[in-house]
Amino acid sequence: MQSPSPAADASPTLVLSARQQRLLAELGRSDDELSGQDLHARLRHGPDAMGLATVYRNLRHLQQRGLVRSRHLPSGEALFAPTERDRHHLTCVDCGFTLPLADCPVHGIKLPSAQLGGFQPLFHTLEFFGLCAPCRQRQQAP
Amino acid sequence: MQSPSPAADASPTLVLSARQQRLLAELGRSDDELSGQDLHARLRHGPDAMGLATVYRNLRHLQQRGLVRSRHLPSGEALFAPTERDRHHLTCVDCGFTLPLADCPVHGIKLPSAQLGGFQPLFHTLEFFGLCAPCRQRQQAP
DNA sequence: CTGGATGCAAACGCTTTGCAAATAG
DNA sequence: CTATTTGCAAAGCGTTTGCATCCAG
Repeated sequence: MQSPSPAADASPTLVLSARQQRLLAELGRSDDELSGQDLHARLRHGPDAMGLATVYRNLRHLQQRGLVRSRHLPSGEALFAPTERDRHHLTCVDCGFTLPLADCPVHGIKLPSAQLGGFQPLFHTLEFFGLCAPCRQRQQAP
Repeated sequence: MQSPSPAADASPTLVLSARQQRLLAELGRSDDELSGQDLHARLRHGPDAMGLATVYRNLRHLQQRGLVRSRHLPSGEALFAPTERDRHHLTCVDCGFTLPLADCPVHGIKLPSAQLGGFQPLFHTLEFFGLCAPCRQRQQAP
C-alpha cells in the first residue's frame, strides 16, 4: 500500500544544504560505511573544507530526514551510510571482526501500523553478533 | 546464601562467576534494558557491592557467551538485556522517543551457512528508526 | 602459592556544545 | 539587517584500562 511512486523526490522537505549534499555524495562514493571522523578526514581539505562539528551536525540532519542511516560499533563509534543501501553485518563479539551479509532479511518489511504509534519509519539497523572461528577456539581452550 | 553445593545442572562451558550470575539475574528482573550505569547503580550497594569496571567487564563476558545482548542508543550509550529476550524498538531520530515492538520480525531466522564464514551466531539487534508524530510536524513547519 | 577477579581513578575517544565570526537572503 | 550556519576548541559522556590488592582454588 505504501508503494513509493518512482517520482524522484516529492518529499515535503528536501532542502539540503551544499554541505549536506556533499556528505551524502561522499557516503555514496564509499563502498563501506564511514564514521564521522572518516568523513571529516575526507572533507577537511579542498576548496570548501568542512569542520568536524559541521560534519556531525549535518550528518544528524541527514539522518533526521531519513537519507542517512547510522549503526554503532560495539566501541560506540557510529558508522554512516546512505539509507538506500540496505546492508548488514555479522560481527564477532570478541575480536570485532566484521563480515558483511549478502542480503537483508527484513528487506521491504512492513510494520503493522498498529505498532507504529504515529511513527514514520525511515530506516532500520540489523546486526548479527557471534563468535568467529578463531575466537571460538580461543574461548574453549584458553 | 545460595546453594553452593554441586549443582545438578553442570552445563558445559557455562562457567559463570557469582558476579556474572548476579548481573544476569538483575537484567532478567528488569522489564527494560539496562545500561552499564544502571546496573552499577543497582549493584553498588549491598553486602557484595560491584564496581563500575566490574560491571562492564562481566557484561562483556556475558555478551561473549551469548547470554546478554546489547544495543546502542543513538547517543552511544549501550543498553543490555538477556539474549533470550527478543525485543526490538522503534526510535525517533529526532527526539529519541522509543517504542517497543510487539514481536521480532526476524525471530528464529537462520542465516545461510555460506554467509556465516565460520561464525557462530549468538544474537542480533534490530532497530527501526523514524520520526514520531510530534517531531514530524515540527520538522515540516518550524 | 598462583592466576584470575576487583576497585579505584585516571585515561580515552567519539561526539556535542558555546560562542563569535562568516554567510545567506 | 536578521536568521543560519560554520569553525574552533573546550567540555561532556559512557566506557576502558593500569595497577595494586584481594580472593578462590
